[in-house]
Amino acid sequence: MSDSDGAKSPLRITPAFFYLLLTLVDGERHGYAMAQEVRERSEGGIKLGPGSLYWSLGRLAEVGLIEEVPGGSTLAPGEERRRYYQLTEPGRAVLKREAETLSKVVKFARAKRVV
Amino acid sequence: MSDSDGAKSPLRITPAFFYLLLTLVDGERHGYAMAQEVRERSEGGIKLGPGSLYWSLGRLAEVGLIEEVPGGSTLAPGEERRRYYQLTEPGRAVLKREAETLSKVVKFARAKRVV
DNA sequence: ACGTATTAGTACAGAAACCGATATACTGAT
DNA sequence: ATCAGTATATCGGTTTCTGTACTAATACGT
Repeated sequence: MSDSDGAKSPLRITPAFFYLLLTLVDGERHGYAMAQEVRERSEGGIKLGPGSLYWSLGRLAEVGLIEEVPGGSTLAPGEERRRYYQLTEPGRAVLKREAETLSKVVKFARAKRVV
Repeated sequence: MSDSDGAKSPLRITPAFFYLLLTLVDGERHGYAMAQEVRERSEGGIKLGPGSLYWSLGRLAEVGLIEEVPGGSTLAPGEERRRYYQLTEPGRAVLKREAETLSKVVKFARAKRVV
């Protein structure tokens, strides 16, 4: 019947989205740093320009998979323009489920000698 | 040296495209069957209605990642309206590259202990 | 002090991707 | 003969995503 997990997410989880979510499992981060980590960990495979990056963050926040961490006034002088994000519970759940699906897909791809 | 895999493609490999290509690793298949397999393999994450399905197939064929298998006249009476597709060499290369990207992201996910 | 690079984010236009509705036609079951 | 499922196709509109340009502050060398 209805969704077993609360997150109503008609959101196509592209590799870019997935990587972005993954950068938040260790804790909060700001957008620019997330993009850098994605670039490093994907070994150049995924490059997020500002357009894609901030639109993606907005979208992820909109569907409730991530949320902005409040506390702009407590930041050091040089950091107040940064916007920090963290995973929500639904975000963590979606991440886990998607990781499992992708894991199976990769396994399948290996079995078929695609990779 | 130009592209090693000829495909001149301003084509974003979305999850839908990837799953469609993946259904062809075993050999040829027709559109409707591909859509069903995509639905199963993505565990419901991706549902292709006719609009998305046939537009996607057209697009993939257009950029040369798949091609229609000729032989309409040799099909059994009930099957002649089906259109079969198979991977091209560039298509296989793209599939491989994309599978490698996914493989990396799964590896990253394991490193972060989400799966 | 000055110019440049890096950091960090915003705004926007336009292309690509996607979806639902609608249509056609054949097959098999009731 | 009617209905559900298979199979393909097109059209219109919406959403998604990317690139480019822009602002602005800090860091660094000279």
